[in-house]
Amino acid sequence: MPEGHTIHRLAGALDAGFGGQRVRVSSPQGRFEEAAQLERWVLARTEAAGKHLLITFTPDAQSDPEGPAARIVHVHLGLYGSWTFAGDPGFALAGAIGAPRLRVGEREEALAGSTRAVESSAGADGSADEDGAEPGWRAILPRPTTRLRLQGVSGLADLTGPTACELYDSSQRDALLQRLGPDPLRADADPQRFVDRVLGSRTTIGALLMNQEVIAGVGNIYRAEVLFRARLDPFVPGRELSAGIVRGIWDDLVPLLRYGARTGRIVTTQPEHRDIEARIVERSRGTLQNGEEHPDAVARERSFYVYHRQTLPCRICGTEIRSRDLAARTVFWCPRCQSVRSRRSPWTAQHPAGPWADPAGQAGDPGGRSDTGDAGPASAAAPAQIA
DNA sequence: ACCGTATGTGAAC
DNA sequence: TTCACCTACGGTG
Repeated sequence: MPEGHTIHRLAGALDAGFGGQRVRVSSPQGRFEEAAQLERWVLARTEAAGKHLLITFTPDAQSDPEGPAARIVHVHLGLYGSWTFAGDPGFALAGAIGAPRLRVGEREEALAGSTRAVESSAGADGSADEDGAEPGWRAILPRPTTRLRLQGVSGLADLTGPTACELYDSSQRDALLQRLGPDPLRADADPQRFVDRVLGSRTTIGALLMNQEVIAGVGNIYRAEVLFRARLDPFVPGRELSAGIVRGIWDDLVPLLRYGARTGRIVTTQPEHRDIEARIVERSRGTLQNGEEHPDAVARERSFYVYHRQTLPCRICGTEIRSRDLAARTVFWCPRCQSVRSRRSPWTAQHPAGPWADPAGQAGDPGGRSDTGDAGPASAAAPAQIA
């Protein structure tokens, strides 16, 4: 159940695992029959735009990914879609924190601990090339529901349950990018487009944040959480907000989403607002790198201020968190902290360098890519500064 | 076995 | 505003 951070993370994982490679492309389930057209094409690059994933294939390594021969697979995970990775140790998520994982998108579990990964009896299934090299991994059997399988020399990725998995041409890609609002995780994002849309709308800020034409990539968790961090009532119409408040929401989302893309999990609570135990790393499932925070360091139940915390006391004031339908989804908020009366400048305005800053060398725009690439565990090192 | 739920979207009413 | 859709999993019977 992904928001935009997951899709950027996936884009990085697919590029790391298959980028530049000739790959096997199939639809074990049969519901994406166009997969056959791409069999043994080259996965040129993967791009995330909001919650949309665009995987560009070319017939050979020399072809221009922007050229007319390129084909694009458009994937939207919807509520249920997920990718499952299997392959060499660290495959696709090499450089990620902790152990290699399965099931990016909906849930992640340790590769070694998976009991669902049925190994094929023929180890040669893992071979994607014809050079006779023995793969160091074994292909798992696809579930019957696997819509799309990508298989390279060092691993595979299975897609199940997507809302969309279809072939796009470049004009369809352009139309999609045109339709979407700015994505805080993309280098080409224009925050002013978001600010202008919000300030010009009578719709509530809580609904606007869920509208992908207003801002791309925010989902139900980030909506609730960023509004709490701004101490903003979800039901305030956009036009009643100041430009500074709206820009502050954007500026807060950037490091929050980057953190999510980098670690694979959403954490929005300030350390001082978590319970004391939360600062203790209960257990370690891998070697920490460069003193980086282990993703398990913040237990899920301490990661949010309001999401799914209805009836629980607010972490700040103790008032009972409320929930209510807004824009077809349930919004969660603290009626006291997020009342109009207590509205103030967002948290980032006071603390420009929060704990969500990327550790040095961990993330940044590797250049040449249209997305920020911070999802990419294997993305090039470049210091990413928070404005 | 069945039910409810889930970080989503878009078409139909 | 309601509904259908794509899937997996935990709880309940």
